[in-house]
Amino acid sequence: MSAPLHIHLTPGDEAPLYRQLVRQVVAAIASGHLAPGARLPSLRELAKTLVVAPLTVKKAYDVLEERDLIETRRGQGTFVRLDAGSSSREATERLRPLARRLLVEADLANVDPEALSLLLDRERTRLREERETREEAS
Amino acid sequence: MSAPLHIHLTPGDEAPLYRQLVRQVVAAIASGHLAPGARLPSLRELAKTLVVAPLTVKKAYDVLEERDLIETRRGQGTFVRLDAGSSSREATERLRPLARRLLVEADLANVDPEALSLLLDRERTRLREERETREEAS
DNA sequence: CCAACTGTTATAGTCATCTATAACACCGAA
DNA sequence: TTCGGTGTTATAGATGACTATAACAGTTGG
Repeated sequence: MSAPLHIHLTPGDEAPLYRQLVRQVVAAIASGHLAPGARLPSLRELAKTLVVAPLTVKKAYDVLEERDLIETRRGQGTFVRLDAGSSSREATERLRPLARRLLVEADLANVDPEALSLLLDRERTRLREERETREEAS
Repeated sequence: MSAPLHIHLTPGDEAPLYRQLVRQVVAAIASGHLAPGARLPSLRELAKTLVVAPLTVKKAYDVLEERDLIETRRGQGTFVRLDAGSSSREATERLRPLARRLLVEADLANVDPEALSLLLDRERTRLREERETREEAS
């Protein structure tokens, strides 16, 4: 068995399907919705749910494994690593370019540092609410 | 004549060339390095400098024009719009998904909200320093 | 007019992405 | 062992993104 993983993909989006999937699984892990040790849906199962080819799912899982977030066991399934998120060095490196882009776009929109801080707080709250909503649904 | 536009592209990067170019021009506009009304390098001139095809530069300029940041005049050149950055609605919309990604990655790396705030401050300072360094060089 | 600049467009080749199909290898339970 | 699940790999094809080349069209100044 495996967690239901409320994921929604948008074909034809700017980001390819497998990258959308990567981001949403990362979000699920970060939010605790996918706990360390949890089993992810199998390639074929998730592929059927999302109506994509199994290879597309595998490609996403490959990226996640490359980031040391998950671990695959042939014949058993795919699991969230127990130390997922502990290798903060790699994840922190991911933060800087994102932060830069955010700062540049904020500057362009004449958004003050304080206003940006408020926006982040608001978005943080929204993320928490979404998580709680999902937990109620389950 | 046109501003020198210190830009560096990385072929083979995850982001295609024309998008890298878009980001860096946006940064130049946001930082004031490219003032409203300023003329951007011509397609062929910038293409020659960056060692890419003129069409690649045009594609980047197309995106920037779509975002109402620049304006092209056939036979004359490409210019930063006088009201660049004033349509903050569009730019603010760009902020939210970026903020979400940052928050998710921060959460994954066990980065507190306060630590994230500090990181943003640091990066803001770094951006300012880079801008000043460029101004000295010119 | 004409020459030298500007942006624009058409064409074509390369590559990433996604899909579909199939075969293979491993694990655990009946 | 056998069966049904798991991940893995190889192949091939369609589509679209990306880039390069070249020809086209407007603008300016001599």
